[in-house]
Amino acid sequence: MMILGLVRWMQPVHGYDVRRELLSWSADKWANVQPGSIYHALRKLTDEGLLRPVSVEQVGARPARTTYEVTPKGDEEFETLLRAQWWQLNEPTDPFVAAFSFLPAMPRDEAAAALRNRGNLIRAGVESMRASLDSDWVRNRKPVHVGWMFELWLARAEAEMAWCERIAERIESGVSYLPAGMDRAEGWSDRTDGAGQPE
Amino acid sequence: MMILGLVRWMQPVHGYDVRRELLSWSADKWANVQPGSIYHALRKLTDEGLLRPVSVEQVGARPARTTYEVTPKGDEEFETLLRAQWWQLNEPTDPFVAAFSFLPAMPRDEAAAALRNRGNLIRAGVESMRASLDSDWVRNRKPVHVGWMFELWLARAEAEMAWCERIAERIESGVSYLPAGMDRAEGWSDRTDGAGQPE
DNA sequence: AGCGTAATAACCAAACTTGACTAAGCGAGG
DNA sequence: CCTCGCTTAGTCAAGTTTGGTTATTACGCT
Repeated sequence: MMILGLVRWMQPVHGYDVRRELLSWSADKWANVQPGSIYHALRKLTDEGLLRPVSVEQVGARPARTTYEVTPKGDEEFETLLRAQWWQLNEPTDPFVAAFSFLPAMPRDEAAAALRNRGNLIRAGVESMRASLDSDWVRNRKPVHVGWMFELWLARAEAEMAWCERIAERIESGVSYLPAGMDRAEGWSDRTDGAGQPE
Repeated sequence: MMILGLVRWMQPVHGYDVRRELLSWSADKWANVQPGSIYHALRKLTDEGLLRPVSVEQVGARPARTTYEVTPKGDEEFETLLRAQWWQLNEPTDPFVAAFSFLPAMPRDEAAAALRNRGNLIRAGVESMRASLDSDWVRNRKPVHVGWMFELWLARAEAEMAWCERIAERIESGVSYLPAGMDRAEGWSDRTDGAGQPE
């Protein structure tokens, strides 16, 4: 729950403010927060006593907006949560890795092409990231550590691009997927050649 | 839904088999599948007509186990899903990045220490991964592409380790988090020195 | 032979996410 | 001056994930 952190940072805020801030960070991408989750999170945090509603304003006949602030308990909880993320290593699960584990189900040439394509997609992302890193807006108006986050992303991306190329070549080279000393005896066959869908 | 892929691979299977296979791959780690999700997924896939129950056996008075197989429609759907994952780039969201964005809320020395610690945790993971890569079991009994997945993991890990060290040094060096030309005027203060919890 | 512990096979309620939807004010263009 | 569309603020139902629980049988130890 990093919503708590945001609220803490912007002290008295209402839901829509949080939503806009997250959107402006395009945080729906790198955090796990879609607009719909925000209000639920705010209510839950309030129930747990980590947030406290401060006031309910109403402009005209629009929906009333509730403003929240963080309680001391919430402050403490946030420090705990933050530390948990900083000190523990929990890797996110990458859907591509799951898909890659089904490599033998893909024709070799398609697999290689897809990997090359993936490399290019990543490269494109890197370009646009670099561009926005060089832009004035980020350089002069955003905290420096935002740039550091980009660097992390960039380092990972470069590692992955190299991997894509490397593996694409290996796949094209036609090495068998099966371990040495094990003939094609189990599971679906190696779809090297134009075999139809196995069934 | 990569459950479908597994079922397709092991053809007629019942839920518990899938569960064991996933567990043996420690797939709860790199895929997005906890044991509890399996039965729900199987039922959902059946409702959608992608799977078909084949038989319901019962040994003694234990819970009946239902065996499934893949329908042609399921076959097709799997191919579609698989391609979607291979050709599209969708990056998982890393909770650490979210936490890192709150860097100014951490005392500098703790942040640096945590980063170094993170580097070491990753290094430890790399070691154990390398060890199991060199083991006979993986080298001779697992398809080659399992090793390739390890390589990807390894490349990412190395990139991240380097980043951790680099950033830890920068943090220790005491550079300001705020962009040039902007004094400490907004949000929580820079907790460089021994200030207590701001409140 | 008896008893405790582990394995087998599955279920379920609660929590969490998601993305579409409502409904009013504000501004700009015709 | 009117109306079309965008912004504001938040709701809601439907779908998913989680991880703890149940109930029976096999196994090992004394």
